Amino acid sequence: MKRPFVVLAGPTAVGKSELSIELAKRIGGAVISADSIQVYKYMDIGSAKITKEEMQGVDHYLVDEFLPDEEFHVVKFQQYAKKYMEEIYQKGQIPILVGGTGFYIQAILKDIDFSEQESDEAYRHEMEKLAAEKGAEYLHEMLRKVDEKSAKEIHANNVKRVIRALEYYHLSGEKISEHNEKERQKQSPYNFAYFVLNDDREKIYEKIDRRVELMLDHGLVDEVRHLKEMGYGKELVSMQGLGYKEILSYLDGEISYEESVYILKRDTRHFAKRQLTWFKRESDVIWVNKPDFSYNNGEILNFMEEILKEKKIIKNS
RNA sequence: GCCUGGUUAGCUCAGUUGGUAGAGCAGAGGACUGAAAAUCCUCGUGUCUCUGGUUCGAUUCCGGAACCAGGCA
Repeated sequence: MKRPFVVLAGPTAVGKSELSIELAKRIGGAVISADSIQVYKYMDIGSAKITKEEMQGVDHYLVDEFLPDEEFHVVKFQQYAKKYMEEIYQKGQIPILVGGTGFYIQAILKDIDFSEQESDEAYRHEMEKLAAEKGAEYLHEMLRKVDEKSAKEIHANNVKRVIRALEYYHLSGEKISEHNEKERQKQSPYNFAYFVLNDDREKIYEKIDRRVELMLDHGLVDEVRHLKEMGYGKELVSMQGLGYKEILSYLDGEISYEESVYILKRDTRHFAKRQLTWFKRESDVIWVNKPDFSYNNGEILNFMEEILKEKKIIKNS
């Protein structure tokens, strides 16, 4: 019997956190955050991290757990999330994966296999240097020689991904395209429901603009300044997060305050769009459009509960 | 009131030696398997302000009007 598992995803600022608390309380769940920035300590305002009070006693995992300069990525996310899921099952609760990082969600849902090899920092740096010196095409050509399928699928300009494909081959002697092919066919080991909360595009964009203003009112600039004073700079993955890299550019005098705010809003909108593109592509997604429920969370929860019962993820009582 | 410059895509602007036009941004769509809030790809028809004239043909040249800047009174 597959174990029960709930996913609540959606673009930034639709209202996932709020809904997740009510859902968790209704079904006896605990929340695991699928968010690549909320995992970091000291990054509260910019990541729109849920507060202790807002949690209302619902257990949360992978929120506020790592330092901004600690390494964090899908693989680590997967390891931790799986560990926490065990704990949650032990307590007799249902894990609810909540967040907007589709890649992280997929890693758990499909239990993608990342474990085969370590990463090789030195090789990666070497490739980055090569790309900088000889150009993206050169690297892409290298990839074509060892893994033609990947070369076809990955655009030459997408250096990051070209390097990863090369690295994979370098480490394992196998083609990443073949590995991906295999993983893609996997079935989920869970009895799951994958909800994607959505709203009219216009509404989402308005909410994003408003939320950025709110973050600024709540002291985003001070938060970033503080991080900077602690020695966390833009070379960190964590500081590439929305709200951090833009304000950092402002603090470093590269752009004006107005510019940084404009860029932050704009890039957050772009981000929301990318998230939606990801979810659209995922199979087995249950779309929950807020306008269809007149923006009433109670109705949304009833709907979700119905589905969870149908799928026998929760008991029919 | 006079002089000068401007009026072209949602915005900022380029351009057409007269044959109805194109960039950046915005916006839209897509990809994504160890940086994913990252990274990358694709998509441009709009009364060329209005109105007379010249012309086979005007957004482009000429006249007039309106509006917006700046300057002089």
